[in-house]
Amino acid sequence: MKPVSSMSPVTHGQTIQALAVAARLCVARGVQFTELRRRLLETLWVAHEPLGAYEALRRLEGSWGRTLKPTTVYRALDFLLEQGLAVRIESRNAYVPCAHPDQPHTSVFFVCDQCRVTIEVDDSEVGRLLKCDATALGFDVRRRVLELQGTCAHCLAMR
Amino acid sequence: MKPVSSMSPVTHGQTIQALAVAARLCVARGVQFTELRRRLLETLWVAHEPLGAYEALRRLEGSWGRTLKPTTVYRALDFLLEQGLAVRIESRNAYVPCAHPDQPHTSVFFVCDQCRVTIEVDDSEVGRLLKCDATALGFDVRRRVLELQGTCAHCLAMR
DNA sequence: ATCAGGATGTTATAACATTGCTTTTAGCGT
DNA sequence: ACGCTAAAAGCAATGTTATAACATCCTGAT
Ligand SMILES: [Zn+2]
Ligand SMILES: [Zn+2]
Ligand SMILES: [Zn+2]
Ligand SMILES: [Zn+2]
Repeated sequence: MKPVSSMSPVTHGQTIQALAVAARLCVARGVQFTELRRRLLETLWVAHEPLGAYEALRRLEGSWGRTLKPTTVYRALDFLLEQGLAVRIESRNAYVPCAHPDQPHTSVFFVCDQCRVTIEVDDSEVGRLLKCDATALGFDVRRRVLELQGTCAHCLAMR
Repeated sequence: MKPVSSMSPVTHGQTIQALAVAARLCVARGVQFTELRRRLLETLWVAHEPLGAYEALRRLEGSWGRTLKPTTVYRALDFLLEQGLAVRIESRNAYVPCAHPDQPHTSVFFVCDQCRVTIEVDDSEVGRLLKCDATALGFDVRRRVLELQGTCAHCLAMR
C-alpha cells in the first residue's frame, strides 16, 4: 500500500505544480488545455473535497465572474476524466483531481463521511487480486471503482 | 476468490428461495417484510440486471397493477439496503439483490457494460488488504464500494 | 476563401433522489 | 373488540445530477 495523494493538505504550490503537469501532458498528447478546463481542474485542486458538477459550476462562476451552463461543465469534466486529470467518485457523484495523471495505477479512495476529505491510495496488490478474479471469470475490466466510506483519522480523533 | 452469485442464470426457484430466506430473516429481526418490499425484492431478483429506482417502479407497477410514487420505491429500497437484502451499484445508480443477506462479506461486483449482467464475487483477501490500508490510515471503514466495469465472458465471446 | 474538426453556447429534458405532510395499517396492551 | 402508538405507505412538490439536440465560434490546413 502506498498513499499517493491526500485531498486534505493540498498547498497552493501543489496546485500550481499539478496544473503545470497537466498542461505539459496535454501538449504532449496533442489535446487542448483550454482556460475552461484549466480553471475547472484548478477548482478541483483548490477544493479539499470531492465537488459535484453543479458545485464546481458555482465555484467556477464565482472565481471566473461569468455564468456557465451544466453542459459546459460536464463536457470539461469528461475531458479531465478522459485525460486522467480527474477521477469521479461514484458513491458521491463528485469529482477529485488526480495527482499522477501520467501513469495508470490502482486507486482506492477513502472518503470521510464527516469532513469529506478524500485520500487516494495506490494498492497494486489489490489490483493484482482483482485481476485474478477477473481472469477467473473471463471478464475484461475497463474501469475500477474502489471507494471506501467511513470516518477519517482526524474526525475519529475529534470525538 | 469465491463467486457467490451471478445475476445471469437466476432461476425461478432461486428467486422463490431468496424470498423465503428474506422473509425468515425479517421475522428473526423483528422487521416487517411487507408486500411492497417483497414484491420489490422479487422484481430485483427477476431482473437479470441492476435496476434503477424508476425502472423498478415501472416494473413493479406493471406486475402489480397499481401506480406507485418514487418516494414509495425509494423507501422500500432503503429498507432492502438496510437489511442487506439488496445492494446499490453506485456506478450505475442501480440496485441488485444480495444472495446472502445473513452474513457480512466482501463483495466485488463485475458489471458488464454491454449486457449489464452483474456478477457478485466474494474476495476476502481483497477485504483483508483493504482493511490493512484502512488501519494504516487510521480510517474507520463503514461501507465498501468495489465495482469493476468491463465486458463479461459471454459478451466477449459474441465478438 | 473555404473547409473541417474541436470547443463552446443554448435550450430543453431525462434520470435520479429527497422533503414535508397526511393517511393508513400493523402490533400491542386494555 | 377497542384505542393507542409507531411504522409504513400515499401524495405533492421540489431538488439534484446528467444528457440530448442543435447552433455557433474559433483555429489551422488546403
Ligand atoms: Zn489517481
Ligand atoms: Zn474526516
Ligand atoms: Zn452480497
Ligand atoms: Zn455482457
